[in-house]
Amino acid sequence: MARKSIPVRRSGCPVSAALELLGDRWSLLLIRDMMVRGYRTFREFQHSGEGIASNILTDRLRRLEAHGIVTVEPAAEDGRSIHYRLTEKGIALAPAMLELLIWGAHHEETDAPCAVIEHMEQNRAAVLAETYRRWKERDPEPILPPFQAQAKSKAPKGTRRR
Amino acid sequence: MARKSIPVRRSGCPVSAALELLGDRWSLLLIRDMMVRGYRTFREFQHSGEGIASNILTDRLRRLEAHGIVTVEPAAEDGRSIHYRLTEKGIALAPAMLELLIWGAHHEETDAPCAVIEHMEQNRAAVLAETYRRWKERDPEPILPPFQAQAKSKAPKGTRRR
DNA sequence: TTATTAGGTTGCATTTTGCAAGTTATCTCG
DNA sequence: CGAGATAACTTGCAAAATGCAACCTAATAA
Repeated sequence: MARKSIPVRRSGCPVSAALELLGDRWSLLLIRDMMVRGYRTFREFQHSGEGIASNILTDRLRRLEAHGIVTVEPAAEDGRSIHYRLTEKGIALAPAMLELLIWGAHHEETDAPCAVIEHMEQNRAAVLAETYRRWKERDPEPILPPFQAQAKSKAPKGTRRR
Repeated sequence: MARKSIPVRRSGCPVSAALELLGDRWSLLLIRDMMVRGYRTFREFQHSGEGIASNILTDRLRRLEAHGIVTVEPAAEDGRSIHYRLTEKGIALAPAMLELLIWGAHHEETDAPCAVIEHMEQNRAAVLAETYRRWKERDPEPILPPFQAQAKSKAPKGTRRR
């Protein structure tokens, strides 16, 4: 399951390069969790609504770490826990994330309230500045709540207790 | 290989919704080809540098069509050929694509010239307007050339003639 | 009319994902 | 202090997605 070495680059295109790191169903979701929800622990990611399996979660966190998008440090207050945090490179994905969010809200059916989306569209710079500020100050306050979804999401997969 | 039906939505989050359509290694690359390079045919996608297999290409084009991101029409000038084209929903991904491109250029090693990237960063609106104009007028002139890559790319996979 | 080209399909091997259960090292509470 | 909980994994196995090479059909070109 572990990622071996650096796979070959497919082309010199920046979009292609970005997709080699982020082009799967989970990576950007984890980045979203850290960026807009202030999540930091394995547990939080696991329960964040879409139901990622724990082995995949481990793999993705390692991979993001290997690519310098995430850093890992033991939690000060609990020796069992580990804090994952975006690096500068990771938080720099905020503009792309914001555009993706706006696109999704416009073109797919989601639980995002129109008013919220509209506000973000009209205040892109301010939203990004606030996102960056929270990252910098390690302020875990979510930019956005998890849009309803939480309520009707199924239990997370990949770890059932006996 | 064919996509059966609409899979269940994982959550009400717009980012999640977007990633359900685009969260794989190829879809956004095809969209890039159509959006910034003006590619329209199966062949062009197949030779676009990253080496997608023909069965996967078929699958992804169908999938994008099923999600209303791409339309399909027979080419007027050649009965064998088919033109794939972004829909309004598809071209609306331009801002996200641009941000991803800028991020990739800054944070990964690519063949994109700094000057070009810098220009795009400082003229986002103009670049987007031009992208949209070309789409609307069906102007196939590429916004950006394929950044070197073409030269050293391997031959496409998945179709070898006897 | 024969060869070539566009856009596929098919079969099979490899890789990646998903699922459930097990493991280890901390905590927390009585 | 000892008996659970908890956090973060790991493991084994099955299922799905991907990659590869070859083959196919319709339309065009020489």
